[in-house]
Amino acid sequence: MAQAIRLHQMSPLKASCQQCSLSNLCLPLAVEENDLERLEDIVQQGRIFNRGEHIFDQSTPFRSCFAVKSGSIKTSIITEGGDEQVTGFYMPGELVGLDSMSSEHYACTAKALERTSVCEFPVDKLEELTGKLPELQHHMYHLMSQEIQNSHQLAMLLSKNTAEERIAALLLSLSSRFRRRRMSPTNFSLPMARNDIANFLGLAVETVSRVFTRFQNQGIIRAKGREVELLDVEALQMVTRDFARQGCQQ
Amino acid sequence: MAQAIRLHQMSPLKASCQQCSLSNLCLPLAVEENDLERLEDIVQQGRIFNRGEHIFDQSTPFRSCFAVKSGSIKTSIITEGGDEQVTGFYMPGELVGLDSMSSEHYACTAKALERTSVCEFPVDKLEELTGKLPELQHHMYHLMSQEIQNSHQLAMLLSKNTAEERIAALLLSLSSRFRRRRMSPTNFSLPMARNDIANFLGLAVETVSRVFTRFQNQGIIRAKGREVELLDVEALQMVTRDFARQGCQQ
DNA sequence: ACAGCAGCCTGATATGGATCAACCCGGATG
DNA sequence: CATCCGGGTTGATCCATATCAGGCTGCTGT
Repeated sequence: MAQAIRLHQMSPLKASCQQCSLSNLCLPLAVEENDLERLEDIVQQGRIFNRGEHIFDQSTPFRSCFAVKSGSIKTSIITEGGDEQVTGFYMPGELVGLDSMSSEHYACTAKALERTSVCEFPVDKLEELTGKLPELQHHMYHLMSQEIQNSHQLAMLLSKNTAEERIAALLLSLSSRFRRRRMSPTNFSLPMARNDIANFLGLAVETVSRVFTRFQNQGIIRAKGREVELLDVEALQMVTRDFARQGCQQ
Repeated sequence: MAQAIRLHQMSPLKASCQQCSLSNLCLPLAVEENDLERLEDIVQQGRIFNRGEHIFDQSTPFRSCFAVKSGSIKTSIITEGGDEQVTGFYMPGELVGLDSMSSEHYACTAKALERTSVCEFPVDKLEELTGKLPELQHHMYHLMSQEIQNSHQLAMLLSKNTAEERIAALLLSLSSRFRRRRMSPTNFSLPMARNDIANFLGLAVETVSRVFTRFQNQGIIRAKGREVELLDVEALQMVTRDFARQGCQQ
């Protein structure tokens, strides 16, 4: 019976959050073993996007949030003038679309940076479910709040920090997100182009390039194209903190 | 009976959201007439803070969100180094603390910019209630999402716009928030010091000062200390949009 | 009435990063 | 195999805004 229901309302791509290696990062994190099935019932799993394809853009009516399953996504706001501001990069286990929950249409454009698969959470069903599962509701608040904090952090970086500090901060953020996924935190390949980094951090591409080579010359990193190796994490942390130090040091 | 319960669990400051002039901006917006009472039951109303007093800071354990009832609040993140980054200004009807819902302690410090009264929403009770009132839950998601968007907007302003554009945008934002409260959108007094504006917009105080006088010389505004009059709103809008124009114009 | 001080304004100078211009590399394309 | 093209790097120059320095105004407390 339950079988039959699922079959007719869902695509053949029935989700199995239980077996997903990311369940400890993603929404399932919040729910009890026996409630997991209810989450699975509303999730549509396994849509694949090729590099450069849009998951949604600012003209798409807002219906769903998306969890990255593999690959990576860049979100950006495109102004009327065609100007772009990259607002975030999303890696496996992270949830995209939370900024749109107050709008008819998505508040940003989401683009796959590489071949990427996502799980789709229709918000009407999600809201219904969070109404029933307090843990899940709590987790949603948690995630959204986190998103606000991230964005404040970005604003801070943009308004107070030098080019070097911004890039160091980005590298460290990526590093810790790779670690979370049990991948090497010192040896990874950037999913995004220099251009996107520049845009995200409010810099010119040329500046990003220069800082990369400067860091390389100082022996802090090794970088060849998108391949990056963090040779001296401590030094990177110093860079990001130095600006904070000056304030109180004397 | 209901009376008795309320009496023992609440301070004498029983909220009356029904009579609040801000109920059409604040959380009550979301709930039905007959559910309003349940919201009132959890709200603690009428705490007053004098200019400069902290509503909370980053060492305060996170318990509650606060709605501004009168006055205004500035939130900022203070780094270990003592550096401050102003993350927002909150006026009557707006909710403070959403960025902290993922933390043990508040993610920022909230300070009254003038004599300010707030309504307090303990989050444990609030979450419980939103679990029962889908409309209220939806409204919470809405508010948090809005907060993310605002912050992205700020990031955009900080990374792409000139000093003039940033200040024009702030003035317009304040203007529309005064209008929402049915106050003059062209003739108001800034609740915050130049210093806070500068910090918020990632500028030096001197630059803010200069832009104010420049705008004044161009006949766009009239400003004397914190008293501001917007003489030419169109012109201000032009300033904020100009940068977007260039992108597509040719 | 006075000193002290915070907030604000103005001018002169310095600078980090944008901008402009050129070149290089590697992979796709015919 | 030659060509092309997007992405990345490097160098030279310029500019918006920070920074430094000084002065003004209007409180606040004595």
